[in-house]
Amino acid sequence: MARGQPADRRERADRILDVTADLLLRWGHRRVTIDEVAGRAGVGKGTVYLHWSGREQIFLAVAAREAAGAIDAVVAAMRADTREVLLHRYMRRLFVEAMQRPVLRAVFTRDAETLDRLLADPRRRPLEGAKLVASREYLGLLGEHGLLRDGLRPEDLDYPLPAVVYGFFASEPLLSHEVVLGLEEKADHVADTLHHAFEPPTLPRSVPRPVAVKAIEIFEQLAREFREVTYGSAK
Amino acid sequence: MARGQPADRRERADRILDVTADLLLRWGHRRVTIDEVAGRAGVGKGTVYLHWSGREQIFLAVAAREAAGAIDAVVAAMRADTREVLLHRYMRRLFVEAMQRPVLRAVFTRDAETLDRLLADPRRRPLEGAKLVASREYLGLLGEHGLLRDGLRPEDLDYPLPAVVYGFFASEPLLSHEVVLGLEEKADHVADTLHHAFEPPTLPRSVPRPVAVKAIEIFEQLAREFREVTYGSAK
DNA sequence: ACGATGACTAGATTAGCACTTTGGTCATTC
DNA sequence: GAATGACCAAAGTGCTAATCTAGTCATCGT
Repeated sequence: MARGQPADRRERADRILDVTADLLLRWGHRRVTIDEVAGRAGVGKGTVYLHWSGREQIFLAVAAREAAGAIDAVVAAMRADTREVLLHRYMRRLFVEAMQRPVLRAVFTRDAETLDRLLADPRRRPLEGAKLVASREYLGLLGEHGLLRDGLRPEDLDYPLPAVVYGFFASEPLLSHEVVLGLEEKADHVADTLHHAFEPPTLPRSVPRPVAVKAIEIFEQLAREFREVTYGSAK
Repeated sequence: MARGQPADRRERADRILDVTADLLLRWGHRRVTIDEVAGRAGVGKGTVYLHWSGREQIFLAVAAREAAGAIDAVVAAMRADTREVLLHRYMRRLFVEAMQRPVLRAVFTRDAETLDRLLADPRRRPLEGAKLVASREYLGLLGEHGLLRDGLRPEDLDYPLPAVVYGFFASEPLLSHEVVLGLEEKADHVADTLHHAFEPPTLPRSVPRPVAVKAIEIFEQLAREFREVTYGSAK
């Protein structure tokens, strides 16, 4: 049945992604078939291919949608409090937001059972560290306004920042059962560690509005890119 | 042929471990058979089982031997310069030493191709972060002598320290090809990050001999434990 | 006229089975 | 009594047939 309402398309895409995310988490990457997804989403299999060009792309879209959502939360927080653009605050919130989203969490903790291929795919990179953790523009902005330690240049963070952040994410499944910390406590450690490692000892009481606005623009652009991956029409 | 010379046993164990390490790196975990190892080491298969109780234990012994060697290097450095017991210096050296030892490197970077099972084995834990990175005694010693930041208690490092260190090790295979750093440069980042994250801004010009001696004892004990795993007789 | 569909096909995956390899043991040897 | 390698159960491998699934596209319904 053809309807073609312009906004229905987005709604349908979301329905398909909802189903995919659900099955992905319950059954794992390998057991999810397009037929099953299409059936549960109430559409024909061919319809799925009207949205994405292949199986991989669908899983990627699920992850990208969650990433966009996480960035939305980051942006909202930055709007509410300009200090949220500070490196340690940003990463703290990203950590919390990412860990609360099952698929993103699986991506970051490298849960092979549920994500398998997605982790091996080179196109996964845009999801991971690179952009999210160390966007050059964002770090440049911090540097320009004295929000990085010493004369620490943004590019000096290229290696250590993603390494440290990755450490907090990926060490999750390895945590000794003696260490039982809640998400917020872990996030505090992330913030504390990053603050001391990469920021000046004393930070300004508040971040100038224009700086925050610039940061927000950077992350909104990033969210837009993720949504393109999410809903970008098939080939 | 029975000889039973007391020291021959150790020599034979090393010969077997040498062969195992070689094959492990060249063929990967899966293709290495006990028969092949025994043959190349010039002993009967049964003899291998006089040293270790099973296949897994042999691979574990290979890794444990390298770990002991790395700790030896750490201890030697501490003897030569007491400042080497400082957290950032210790982890810097451990990073370098571990990365230079192929099997240890594979353990830390989670190279599944060559180590596979070893990584899934719960008994792998003693090899990993836990003991090497955050020995309670060592951290306690640092705390007692004001070598940890602020009023940072040793147990406060239980979570973030291994996470950060793990990050530097495990992010290795993910490094963007744009970031090309030598081992020493990476190690400098490790040291710099850990210094700022967990140590006081200004560190003493030298570490008192007795403190260094105590630290050395701790690491010598650790090396001893690794050697027990390495050469400990079969069940 | 065109978005939506599901029957269809090629290629991948799995099941079943004979055959081979290998971890681990232990009676025998030196 | 330390060292060995023939031995056995169990796991693994290769092969074929049968099944399943990603992706396509002619057809359908509106």
